[in-house]
Amino acid sequence: MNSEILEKYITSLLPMPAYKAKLFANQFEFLESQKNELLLEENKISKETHFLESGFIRSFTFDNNGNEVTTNIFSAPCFVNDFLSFFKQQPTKENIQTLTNCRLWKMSFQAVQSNFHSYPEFREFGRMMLVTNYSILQDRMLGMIKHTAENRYLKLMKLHPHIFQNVPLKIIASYLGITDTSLSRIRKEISNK
Amino acid sequence: MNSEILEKYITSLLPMPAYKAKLFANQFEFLESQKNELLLEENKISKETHFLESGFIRSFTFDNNGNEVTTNIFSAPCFVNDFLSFFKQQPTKENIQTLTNCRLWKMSFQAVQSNFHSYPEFREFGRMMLVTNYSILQDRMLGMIKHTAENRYLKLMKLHPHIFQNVPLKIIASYLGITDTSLSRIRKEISNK
DNA sequence: TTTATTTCTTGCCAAATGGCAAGTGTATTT
DNA sequence: AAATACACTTGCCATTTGGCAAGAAATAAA
Repeated sequence: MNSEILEKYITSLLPMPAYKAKLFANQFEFLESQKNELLLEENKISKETHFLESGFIRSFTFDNNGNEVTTNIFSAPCFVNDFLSFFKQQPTKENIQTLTNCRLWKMSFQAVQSNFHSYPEFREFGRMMLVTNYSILQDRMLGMIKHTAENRYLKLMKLHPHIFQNVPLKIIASYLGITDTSLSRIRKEISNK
Repeated sequence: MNSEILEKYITSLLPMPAYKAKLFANQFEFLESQKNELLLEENKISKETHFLESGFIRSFTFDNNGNEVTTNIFSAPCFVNDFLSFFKQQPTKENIQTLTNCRLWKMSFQAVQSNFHSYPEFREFGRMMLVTNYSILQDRMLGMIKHTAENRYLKLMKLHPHIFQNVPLKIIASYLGITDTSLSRIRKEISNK
């Protein structure tokens, strides 16, 4: 199995010699996942970290009326995790579900801990992954405060255009913090310009 | 200087023997800060991590019209950081400003790195701090998607009532993602019930 | 192909929130 | 005390977004 994409991703988070990135990448196990599989289920404990090589994944939970709320959309290449459940080994509040067929790499919690212990670069890489994801979430939060739904839509369109060919609009709408009805109108508005 | 609160906070993030928490706490340097001081300024690099023992702090940036946007409000006890700027040692996009007089503890980036290298527990503690803050931000994001402004207000009121005695409403409004005008109306609505 | 199922759009109206400006109140400074 | 700055509220109206239901379009299943 060719782990080149994973290696490149690791190096992009923390520059390191190619052999080292390969060493780390080789400790991940490859898996393929069909559309609509659950990688993590509410109330269970996240036992492994996932790297998404290709495909789309979302995390979701439910609001007080029992409606699904999409909390995140993951667009390859990236890591897909519930950090709280994984690092604290406690039950998650979210569901993580593939939206398309996916190519994935996983590593168990034990293996991660062991690598943290053995390799300073692996620790540093793990920290960079956390910091990067924190920063992405922060940007998204800032967008929620200072942009309209239309601007958030346009921004997502620009940053991750492929999502729109692979993810239903109702899921994208929920991720953007609006209803599918409103998203439909926003798209109409834009196409009228 | 008594670092008991810091020690307790460290232990709450990662259970450890008291002597170890004390060892780590002792490596922080105490400082007092007056109201309205800037701990970090846009485009500068965050050189130290801060623990807020008492007082209130906010982070803010500007929207496209040059208006301030409050991105976060920190209510003691907690850590106050721009993780991206601190851990990557790159220029920040935010300003961090005290809203009241504050009691603080700081540690330089070099000291943090050195402690990460020397103490597995310190690394673990650092990771827990990141994970915890990520999770808090995630909850806030979820709230933006699934709650109305009124519900977000009530939730903040319940979780951090002291903020309302110490932070101007216009700053709280911005943090909640609404205008001060709307917040004023929401408060009126609630008091009418 | 036909039938179901899901997704997306649209019309109607209600509710939530924003923009602006004026007015009131409350600190702070001089 | 007077003057100044800042924080908060309110009225008026515009804009954004939501809720519901019906229908159209696309997709999946039989």
